[in-house]
Amino acid sequence: MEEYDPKRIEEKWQQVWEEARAFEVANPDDPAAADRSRKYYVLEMLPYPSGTLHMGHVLVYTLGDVVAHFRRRNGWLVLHPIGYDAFGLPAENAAIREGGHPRAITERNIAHIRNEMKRMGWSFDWSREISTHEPEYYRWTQWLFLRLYEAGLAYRKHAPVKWCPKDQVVLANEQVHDGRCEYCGSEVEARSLEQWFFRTTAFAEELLQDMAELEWQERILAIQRNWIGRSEGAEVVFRCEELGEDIPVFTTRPDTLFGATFFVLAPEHPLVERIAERAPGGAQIRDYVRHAAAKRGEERARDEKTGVFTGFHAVNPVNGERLPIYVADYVLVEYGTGAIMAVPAHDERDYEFAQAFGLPVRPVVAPQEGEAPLPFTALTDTERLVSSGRFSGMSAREGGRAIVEWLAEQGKGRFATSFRIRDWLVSRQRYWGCPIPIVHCPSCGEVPVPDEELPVLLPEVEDYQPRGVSPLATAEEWVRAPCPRCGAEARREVDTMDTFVDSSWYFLRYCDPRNDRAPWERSVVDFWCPVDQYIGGVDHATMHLIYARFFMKALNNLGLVGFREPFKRLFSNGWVQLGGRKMSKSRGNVIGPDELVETYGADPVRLYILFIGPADQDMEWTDEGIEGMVRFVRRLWRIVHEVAERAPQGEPEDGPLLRKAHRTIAKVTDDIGRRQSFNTAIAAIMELVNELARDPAGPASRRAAETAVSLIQPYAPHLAEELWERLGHERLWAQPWPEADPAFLQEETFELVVQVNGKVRDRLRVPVDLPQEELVALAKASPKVQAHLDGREVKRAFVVPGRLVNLVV
RNA sequence: GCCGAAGUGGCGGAACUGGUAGACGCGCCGGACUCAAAAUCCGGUGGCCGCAAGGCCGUGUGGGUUCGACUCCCACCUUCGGCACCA
Repeated sequence: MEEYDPKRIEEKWQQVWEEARAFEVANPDDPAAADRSRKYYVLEMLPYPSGTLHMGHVLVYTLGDVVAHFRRRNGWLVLHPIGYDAFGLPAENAAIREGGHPRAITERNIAHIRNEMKRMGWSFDWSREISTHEPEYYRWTQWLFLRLYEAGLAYRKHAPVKWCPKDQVVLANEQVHDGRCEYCGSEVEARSLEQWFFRTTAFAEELLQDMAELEWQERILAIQRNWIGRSEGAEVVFRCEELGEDIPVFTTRPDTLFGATFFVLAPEHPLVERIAERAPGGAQIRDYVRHAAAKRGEERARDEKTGVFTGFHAVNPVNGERLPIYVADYVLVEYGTGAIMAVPAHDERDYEFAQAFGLPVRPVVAPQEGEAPLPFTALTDTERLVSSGRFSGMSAREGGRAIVEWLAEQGKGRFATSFRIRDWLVSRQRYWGCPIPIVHCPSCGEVPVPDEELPVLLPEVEDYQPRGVSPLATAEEWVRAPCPRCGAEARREVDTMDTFVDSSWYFLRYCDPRNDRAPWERSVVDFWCPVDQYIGGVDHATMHLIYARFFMKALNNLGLVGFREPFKRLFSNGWVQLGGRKMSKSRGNVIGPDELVETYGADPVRLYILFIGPADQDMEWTDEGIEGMVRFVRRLWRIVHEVAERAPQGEPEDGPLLRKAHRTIAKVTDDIGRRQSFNTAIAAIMELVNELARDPAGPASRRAAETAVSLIQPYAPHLAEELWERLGHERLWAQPWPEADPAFLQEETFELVVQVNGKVRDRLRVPVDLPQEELVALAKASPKVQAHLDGREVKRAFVVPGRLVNLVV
């Protein structure tokens, strides 16, 4: 018997699979009529082609591969594609750093990553490979942009945005974490710029509601729920007589309206400038606004309350009181209406401000009993309204509703819902992205590029250096274009799209990747989609996973797809750590698949990454661990060879080993298929191998070995294929998944646990088919039990068939 | 502060529907093979007491429900993640 040589067998089988096109899948001839009940779309988040793969990729794609193999062998038509999220800042920054074109760098990286993926033996359908930077792909990204534009879901506006001073680019809200740029970690600045947005807020309510039908881990749903941030309350109109304007405010606490003692506008509120024009203290107001604008969001939150009185007033519609209007930066322009009624008695921030400015505090909500310290913010079922006119005495909740209804009758208020989520800022002032297919005409304004002129190709430029204006602007000839509407000389939009636009629809393109007449054929996409099993990291919970959901809702409204949710089931994997910390280049604790495959082989790496622990939790990579896995693989190799040589052929005989084999089939099938417990499936196979090792030449050994090899195939496909061949068979990847025979699932005897008053006192080996009374009798007869009974009478006996007897005295 | 996830041996973890706590693996200890080492194989391995048989304790803490709780309920502590002057 030769040694286990991973390199040799892995190369051998990878070649066999490629020649056999083993994992390619054709679309049905008539997708609209095809049976969808046995199709399975398993997808892992596509990689960003930076230099090399990391262990996170190894985890994600191995997870997906196990699922893909498992489904295929269970008779499903499996779509398991791969591609590259190729546009984006890192490649562009690398081009600036090292010289060269971002395209060249990206394509070099793709070539490397493709090679690494092939060495891992993942069973992708390579015939459907795509990359988002290719004109054949981004042509359709542009086409989709135009459809959203026509539907009013893409628009341009002047708005306060987050700006990264280092990367010289605007960022989506989702890309700012703790006030820092997600790429470089610089603190972001606030700027007011004309930018392109997608109207994600149009679907805020639906994005929230439809989570009910998603089979996603609660932790991801919770993150999205927080991000969408729905609040119920009321919009109430305050009249400013000096301005002759109605100013609406949003509040979640209409029950506290009688306690309002002042009124606040955000510094960026559109009425502030008008007030400043007329107010005697206009200069001070402008001063304050300028001062607030210079502060970062974090400072605004951290600092003491500041503000300035305008001299103007707003009338409280519930009691006609004139409230002084302040401008203060603790009120945010982007949430609610950018204006608030301030109720210091029942809001901590208003209270702080009132203290600082010596404003009155008037409690209108009282606890059930006694007095509460101010500010009193509780709202349960027990608080009552006081000093609230005819609403006094009502419960605060009821009273709040009644007040809104009363205001609604007079047209001064209504029930309202507010969301935290903002429209998605999609334009970027950088080179390496999908050009926005719009032309700006001096007379026609924004004009979409006609479909037949797509793609708008990314022009060649000399210099990618970020300067705050897109490098595309320097491609003068490209920028100058005739207006598609009037023919006059016009200028192309020079910003590119956020790469998350590319990745919001890539899984649709996989279904119909070579279509050059449309982004996809709807019947084909409706056949494969939604994705049955999606796999990827938690870090995309508020970005990619929200954007893609938004896209499906928009595309469904446009009649382009027949569903509204892209990913039915989502598995969010944990982080792979080394030395107790997340692997990262800056920490220098990165190990990649290249060296590991070189040292140990792809199969042991695949096995170990899933064996470390539950794949949805963070895990710690250790060298000792992978070496243990190599030990197991070599052991399996040796034992199977011994079985192939010495074990008898023919029908296996019933016995403990055969029963163990069947129980293992049941366990592994359930672990992979239902429980998604990939680590315990491996442990179960190890148990079977341990038992087989005791008797490699027995009457059921051949069947046990075949079972172990067959079950481990999704994890270690090369090893399994090789051993399968040595057991005298072929094409394991296409063999049906083994089935557990219920007749063999039980042992003939089991260990009966005998408890006295819930404490284990004895264990007896008994036949499985004994009636309950006999089990109790046997239990009572045990000398150890007798000693513990101590002559006392057994009052009750609980029997769990096949497990235990508990005698209560 | 609000929302979510999680706390089990020396370590990673298992125990799925309330029924033997610690599967499987790492590490460690002992033995076999070897001139020796590595590799491999065999055995042991939660803590405490005991020569042993055996006993007691043990799943973050404190209570509760139950014949029986890692699992269910109540209160709390810790860690991690998300949101956060969001009205």
